Amino acid sequence: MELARPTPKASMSEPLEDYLETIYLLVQEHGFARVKEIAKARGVKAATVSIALRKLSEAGFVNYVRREYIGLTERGEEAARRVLTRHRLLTRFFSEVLGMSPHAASEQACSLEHALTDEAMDRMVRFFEFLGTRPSVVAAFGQCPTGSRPGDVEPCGTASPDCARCSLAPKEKAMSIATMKPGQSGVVTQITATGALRQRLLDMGILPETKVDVERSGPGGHPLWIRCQGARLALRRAEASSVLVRAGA
Amino acid sequence: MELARPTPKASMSEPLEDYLETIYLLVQEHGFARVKEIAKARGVKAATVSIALRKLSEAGFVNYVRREYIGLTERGEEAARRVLTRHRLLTRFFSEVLGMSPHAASEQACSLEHALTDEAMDRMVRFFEFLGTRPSVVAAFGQCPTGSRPGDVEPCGTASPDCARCSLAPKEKAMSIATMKPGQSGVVTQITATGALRQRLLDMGILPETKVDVERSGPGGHPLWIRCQGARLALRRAEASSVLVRAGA
DNA sequence: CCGTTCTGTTAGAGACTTCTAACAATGGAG
DNA sequence: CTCCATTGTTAGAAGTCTCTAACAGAACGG
Repeated sequence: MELARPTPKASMSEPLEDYLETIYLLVQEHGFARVKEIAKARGVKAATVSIALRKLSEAGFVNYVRREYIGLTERGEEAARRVLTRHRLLTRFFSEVLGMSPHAASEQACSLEHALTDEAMDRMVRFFEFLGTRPSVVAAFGQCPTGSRPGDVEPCGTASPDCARCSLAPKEKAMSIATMKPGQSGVVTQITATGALRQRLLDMGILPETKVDVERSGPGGHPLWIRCQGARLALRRAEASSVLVRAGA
Repeated sequence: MELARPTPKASMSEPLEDYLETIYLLVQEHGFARVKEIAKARGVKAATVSIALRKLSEAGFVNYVRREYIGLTERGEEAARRVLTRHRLLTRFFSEVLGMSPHAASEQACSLEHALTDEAMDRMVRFFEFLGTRPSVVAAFGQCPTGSRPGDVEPCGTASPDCARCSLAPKEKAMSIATMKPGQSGVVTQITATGALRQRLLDMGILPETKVDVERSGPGGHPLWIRCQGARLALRRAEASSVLVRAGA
């Protein structure tokens, strides 16, 4: 597998974009921004902000007279809005679609906002437009009659077909890796494990729609050896039985 | 609006993670990795790789004897797989769900993979599991009878209810910002513009489900002033008429 | 008016990644 | 075996962002 590397782009550095974003929000909130507040909002020292402001000012993003109030230029506002819009879009994706808490969603968005390309953003917006015409989709993945959050882990037990967790409840005849024989292969459909166990399986590369081949099936407590994405992995029985598969290529 | 900043994490730097990922793939492909190949794959000079290898070796991620073949330790493999899995998951999201080309999706994934939290990844996987049980959803957003790609811009004209672009075609009675009177407000449902015009509107913060207030409606060629997300924006008529809204809070 | 306190700036340093240029080791070809 | 080409390493420098420590300017109370 070749990794496609991002083509280098001549734009602003991430920290500087963060300063613009912060200033934009402070100005919106208080009408002005001050070094101390920017520092507090970004979690850095005032000295660092001072230096950043000089750079932003030289680059024409900030109107900045030493020791006076700080404002954004036209260009600065545009750049800030650009980043902030990405922030909001990503936040909404992680909270409204995936069901993360607003705070966690915003943190996650903060880490990703600088790198979201125009195209990806365009298509995400289109996806939101689409979901707007299909409210049942988000509802199905998301709200459950019990009121628990989208993507939550435990089945809610209402057995509603509108509830993702119910419709995701393992089918009676679902096969897990644990029941596969050496030489067999399957395609992952669901990982039923939760918590650290789930995370471990995911980190190993066991994702929905990936192919797994069983190489050696240890009896009893022995580990099960599988191949997945070209890697050879050892699974314990508890892990293996939480990976559901369907027969497949 | 408060921006939630990511809590600082004590893990590896992004460039070092990239080296691990690259080495992992090279080892999988050729059975070994060499400085020159790593440098080529990452687009840096050999000298830089040499220094990175020393660090990775000291940190216990790489088995590395000067001028000998390079391999990953157990820890190194785990870390590499962790990143690579995120890469693959994000790539699939951007290509399979949003319809980007595999190459663009992989590039985008590369920029985001290091910052995806465990929780977000967990929920994205859950979302994939869910979509696996609802193939019609992705199909509806994605494949169209004409075979054009998901998220594509032009309506395909088949008027199939299974085609997102058809079902997204502006309803007869859809209202655009351009027809709103000063004082009215609405909630954005769709941006019909394409290309640079669309990108401009998005970057200004005009996203689906955001509220817009019309402040001054210029006659004829004059700009229309709106408020959106706390910002005061001027739209030309062509821009305004491509933002569809529904009456709303 | 003077001193204290708050705010912002500068200087100097460290961590990180990358580069170029020069050097060292390895491996074949003759 | 020797020479040359390839491959990898080191030294030195630049650019980024950050910090601490020391300083300067402003504001306010007494």
